Amino acid sequence: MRMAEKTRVLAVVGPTASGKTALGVGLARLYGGQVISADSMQIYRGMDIATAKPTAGEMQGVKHHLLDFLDIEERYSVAAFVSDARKLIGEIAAAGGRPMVVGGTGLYVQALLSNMEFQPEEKKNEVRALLEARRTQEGIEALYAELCKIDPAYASTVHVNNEKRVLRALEICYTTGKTPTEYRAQTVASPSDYRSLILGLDYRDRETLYALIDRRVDRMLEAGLLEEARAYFAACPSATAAQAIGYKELAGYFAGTCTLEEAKENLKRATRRYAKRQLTWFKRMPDVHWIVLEKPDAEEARQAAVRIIEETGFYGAADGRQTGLPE
RNA sequence: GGGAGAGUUCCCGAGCGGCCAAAGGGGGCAGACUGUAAAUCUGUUGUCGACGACUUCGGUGGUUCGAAUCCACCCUCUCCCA
Repeated sequence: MRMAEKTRVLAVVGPTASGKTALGVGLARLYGGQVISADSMQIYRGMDIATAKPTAGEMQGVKHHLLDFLDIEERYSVAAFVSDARKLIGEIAAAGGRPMVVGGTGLYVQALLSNMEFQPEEKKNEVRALLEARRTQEGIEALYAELCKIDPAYASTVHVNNEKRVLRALEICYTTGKTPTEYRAQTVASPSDYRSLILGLDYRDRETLYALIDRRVDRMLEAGLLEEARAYFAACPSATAAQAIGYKELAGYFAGTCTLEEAKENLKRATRRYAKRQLTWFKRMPDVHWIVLEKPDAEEARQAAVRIIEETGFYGAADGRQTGLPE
């Protein structure tokens, strides 16, 4: 008998608007999968249009998880995601299903698949509040200097101007008693419980992707993005939700400082830049099998994915395709 | 018709004789990324056979050892008076 097999986790990554949702659904239907969304914004209720959250129609009956389950006021984090996703993967696999992680939040996917373990952090809120107060009083340079003393190796990888990173590094020191270097070594200490196959979706020419993004934004506006944005601003977005692309870019229009056309262009630009950052992330992520399309074509993408799955024997030789077919 | 002012590198915009391929911002491109990651940050951005060379600051011609910066004329635009 073989040793206990690692759970197989298929992942679909790629920049926004590249067609991840359709590919994920297509593969889930084919192989009997359930989708675990790895998207830091689609988790929120009420943020449907801006986040291009899959609709019931788009899901085609495939079960989706970690979508639409948090209020805008609530916060979320990688640690929470990894914990939630691990639980789901276990449940789905135990029930004989195939967990498929689909999403564009690179950090989430990587943390999950590389089996990062996040340590409990005591008094995190107090420490954070204190650090932020000190940032205002003493300036970021002083805090950075402090970090340099505590953990010069880690400090050398963080730029002074990157306040978030500097603060977080010190936060690690004061909540865990470990240096960031020690802390990080610990998070990836154990090998992953999963055997994963990562599919990356991209287009030969960047222009093609950008055109898709532009079109998507136009459709968002047509679908009522402005109304959704009003409701969003009326709520009290958490620090996490406040980062979403799709609302803040429209703020100028609501404030009357720019035209709707300008706001729309602003939104398109922000989305294009986001897509670039995603691409940068996924490109340096190891072991990604890239599916590079000439133009948007869900069928072609699916076939390419199937080819990769079969060639790698990820789901075993022949049984794969039968298991998941709906009756 | 008369008067005042402006034309700068992809855009806006500094520069007002050498330290200017030209500040700063925007945009573009590339990169980083372990608890807010759709965030945050960094680098780069005239051309080339590139620690040097070459071509740029509306056009042409001058002054000068040397000009984006000074002079002349021309072109375009803005504003004011008719």
